[in-house]
Amino acid sequence: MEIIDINKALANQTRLNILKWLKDPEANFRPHEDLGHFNDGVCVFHITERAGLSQSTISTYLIQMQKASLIIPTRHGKWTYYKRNEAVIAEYIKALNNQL
Amino acid sequence: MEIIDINKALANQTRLNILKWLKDPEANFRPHEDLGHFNDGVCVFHITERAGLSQSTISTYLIQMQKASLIIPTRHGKWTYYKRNEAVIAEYIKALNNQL
DNA sequence: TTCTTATATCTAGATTTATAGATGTGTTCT
DNA sequence: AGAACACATCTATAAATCTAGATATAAGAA
Repeated sequence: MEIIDINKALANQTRLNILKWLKDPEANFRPHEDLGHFNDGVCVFHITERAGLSQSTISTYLIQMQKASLIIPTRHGKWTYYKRNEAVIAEYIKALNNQL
Repeated sequence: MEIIDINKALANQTRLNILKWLKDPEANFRPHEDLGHFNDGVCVFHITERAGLSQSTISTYLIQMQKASLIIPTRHGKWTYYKRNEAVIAEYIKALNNQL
């Protein structure tokens, strides 16, 4: 876990929002039509829709967040779902508690 | 307290180090010749020395961290001392615990 | 007052980030 | 196979950040 990479990822309002939204998909996104659940997170299309930025920007953001280990992608056919990496997020907060 | 501003301030290894160093000035800096204590933190010169970057860069960093409310400056004659703003740092960690 | 010292601010070039349009890749549908 | 779809990647531009040298400011020293 690279604290600096995580801090960079969270130094942007949209990316911070995405991480928060993914905490409660039911409250923040409309249901997935094909899948009917959020077990693997939320698909890029819905996140793009919610954030109000272009598809390429959101895709870039999500990949950056994934490289920082904050989220985990799962491919289902033509959709990619992203969910929170709770273990790393907890580790990150713990590290801040100890080191900061 | 602006979380994004704090995250930006902490998205740089040197600035993160400075905040950590200020947690234990005795361990991380040589004594202040004139003052003999670290009650108001550490002077810019010593921080510059420790960080190994230019004076103007460190001054800029410190002011950025101060604008994010992470540190507090105190002027004593021609020296400026910076100390941690423990209240804001605690508030920040608490906010991450609750919101992240 | 002049010189030195500590820090802040200004200026500038190199690098990184923000953001979107265009294009590529893999998947599904017909 | 061909069209449509979801997403990733490429390209490009504007804005922000990194960093240092030069300069300004303010305080102490001579």
